[in-house]
Amino acid sequence: MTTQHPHDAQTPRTAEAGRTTAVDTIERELTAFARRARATAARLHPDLPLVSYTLLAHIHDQQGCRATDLAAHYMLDKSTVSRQLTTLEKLGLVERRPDPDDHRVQVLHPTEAGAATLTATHASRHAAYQERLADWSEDDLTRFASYLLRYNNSRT
Amino acid sequence: MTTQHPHDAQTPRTAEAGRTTAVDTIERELTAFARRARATAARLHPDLPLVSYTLLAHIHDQQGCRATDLAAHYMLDKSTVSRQLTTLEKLGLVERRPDPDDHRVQVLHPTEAGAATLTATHASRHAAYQERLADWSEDDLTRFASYLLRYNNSRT
DNA sequence: CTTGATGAATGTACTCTACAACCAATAGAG
DNA sequence: CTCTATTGGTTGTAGAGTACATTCATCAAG
Repeated sequence: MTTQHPHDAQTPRTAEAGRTTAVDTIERELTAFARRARATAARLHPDLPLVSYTLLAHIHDQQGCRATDLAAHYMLDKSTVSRQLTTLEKLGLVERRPDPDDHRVQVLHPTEAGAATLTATHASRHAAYQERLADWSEDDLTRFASYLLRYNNSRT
Repeated sequence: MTTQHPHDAQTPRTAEAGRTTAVDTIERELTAFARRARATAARLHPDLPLVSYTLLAHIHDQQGCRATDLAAHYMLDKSTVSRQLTTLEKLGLVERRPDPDDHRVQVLHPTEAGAATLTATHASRHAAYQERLADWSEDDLTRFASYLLRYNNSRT
């Protein structure tokens, strides 16, 4: 059902059809993945919701970041981030420290518990991914990773 | 950022490190994609929510499927599907027909309007993906598509 | 005809999200 | 320095999407 001659550049119509098929597949599979992601994440770590986990991870990586940075990076509304942070703070996973240079700003840091939770959650997530990708060759893993990077970075 | 310690042959550490890096990237990028998917979908077609679109598409492809089939396929609760179908029916996009052979069952079919909406939405989605992937070679598209298929099909 | 399984709907509650309105602090223009 | 616009953040409100538990109707089998 797919074209079998990827290197034959003589027929642009065939090439277009090939592109269309591939793009359709990418579209369908990415959509399917997105649909299932939340359920999968909930199964992997019922304790820490997906978004909270993600924000906590970012706070850990970019120690001292601000709520606005998180909102910009994840394309979320300020209010959403604010509430997520409230949750994380209530759980004792994140600290909001006032910035001495700018009293509007809250500098975010993971607490001890936050770092520990993050480590545990990341380990379990990583294990799940490892298992799922166990029979992939390293070359395939590397290529898949680079495609995903390229795709995500092509965001306008 | 890659490990600089080429271990001696005693342990398979080097190969493992490569795998770990790649798997980490895949994990991170897929997570990032999942988080943004909803917002992106909303931007692409504000009229038809992502989930409804997906269900409608499945109903169209598998004409005559039942709510239970949808729930199983998308790992959703029956109640969720039921409510989504209620929405789709209210919008006039889906018909629930009683099954003469089993009066518990409702057989699902897209309406004319449903099929039309689906066509339009699919076209706009496809165009968005085409644009975003415009500078990818066909080979890369094909490989990316096959990786996604492989990944999604490895679901346990 | 009971009993248990199955397809679906409903009650309830929670997460995630956006938009709008608001407050507090800063930065510039005069 | 004062007034205003901007920026960082919170809160009120609302809505989508989801799950779990319960209930209802129907079917299948003893």
